[in-house]
Formats: sequence, C-alpha cells, structure tokens
Amino acid sequence: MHIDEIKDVYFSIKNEIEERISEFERLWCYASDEDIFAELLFCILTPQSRATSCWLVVENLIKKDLLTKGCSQEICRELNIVRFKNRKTEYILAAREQFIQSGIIRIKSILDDFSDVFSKREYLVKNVKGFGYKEASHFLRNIGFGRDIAILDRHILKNLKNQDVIGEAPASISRKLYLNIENSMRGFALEIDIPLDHLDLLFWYIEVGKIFK
DNA sequence: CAATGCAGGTAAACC
DNA sequence: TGGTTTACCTGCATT
Repeated sequence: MHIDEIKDVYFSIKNEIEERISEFERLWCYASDEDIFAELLFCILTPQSRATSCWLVVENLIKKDLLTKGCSQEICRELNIVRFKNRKTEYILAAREQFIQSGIIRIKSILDDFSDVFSKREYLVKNVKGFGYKEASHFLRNIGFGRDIAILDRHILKNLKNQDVIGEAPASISRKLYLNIENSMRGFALEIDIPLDHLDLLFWYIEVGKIFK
C-alpha cells in the first residue's frame, strides 16, 4: 500500500479514530480502580487470543464477581475460550497480589505516581506477569495514555515492514529493540504527518477492517 | 474428513 | 549479560 492510499484511508476514518482515542482518555478520568483493573486483565488475556473473546471473559468475571474473589479453578473455568488459560490464570492471580489489598483494588494511584507514560510502562513490564512491552503499551493506550507509545504487535510490525520503516519483522523483541522500533515508527508518523496513536489504529484498521481495542 | 496454519506474546530455560 | 529458543495451549478457518 502506497503512502497516498494510507492517507486516503486515514482521512476516511480519522473521525472514528479520534472518537475511539477520546473514549480511551475519558476512561482514565471517570473509571474506577475496578474498571482499570478489568482493562489490565483484558490485556493479560489478549496475547494470541481474540480480543472479542477476551473482553467477553472479562465481562463474565465482573458479572460473577471474580475480579477480586474466586480461586484459580474458578478463574480458569472462565478462561476456557482463550489460549494459554493455565498460564493466564496464574498471571491474573499474580495481578491480584500486586494490586489488591484486603479486597480493595488500588491501581490508579500507583500509575499516577509515575510522571510520564514511559516510567508507567517500565513499572508495568517489571511488575505485571504476562506483560511485555507490547501488552503494557496496549494497556496504557486502552486507559488513555497511548499518545506517545507504540503497540508493536504482528499487524503493526507487518505494516512497518511494508513501509520500509523496518527490515524483516523480528521473531523476538528485546527491550532495546522494542524502543528502537518504536522510535522508528514515531519518526515515520512524523514524516507522514499522522499522530503515532492514530497510526496504530489506522494500521490495525487496514489489517483487520475494524477498530476494537 | 484429516492435516495444517494461525490468532494483537511472554516467561523461563538455554547457551 | 543479553540474544535466541521453546513451552504455553486451543478454537476456528482453510485446504
């Protein structure tokens, strides 16, 4: 796809992109700690799994009051429709350890303590089991902090390769490489005059044909 | 119908 | 120390 075509697509869905991003940003303003924690669990679930299925699982967890309560077997049963359910059940239990004290979820204030999105991300990568840079960025975007970061998933990497922003899409991505590619994408976004966070949703739209999460 | 490919990757083991 | 490989694990579409 040529740059001109990309920009054509961009202008045709720009409103939709902006609407989605303001929804993400509104979330942080109005969301409870429970809402934010639900988003975190969603991002723990998504690797190699359908986003729609993962969100359905999270809704069920909320409905059945299994966000802060319930043993590993109960959680695991709910994860039946996502891949790697045993591992992800462990990650969810670990996330509870990290963010819940005596039944009270405390996550907004923790994230608030970090002044910029990059230090928030470093904290998440280090302290959330199941979060690498990609999922930590995904989470931050979904709660309204996506402006200056890239979510380097398979689709985005493929598009970056198509635009010769990077060479072959790497099989594994270290911290150093992630930050490198993110920087390249930032440069490309500047070059074609599309905001970085818009470009992510645009690439995603080009690949999948819709915008979800 | 069986075989194959592929989902918005990450932790842990392995050099 | 840091890059690479492997286990995790299953539903669904394609051939």
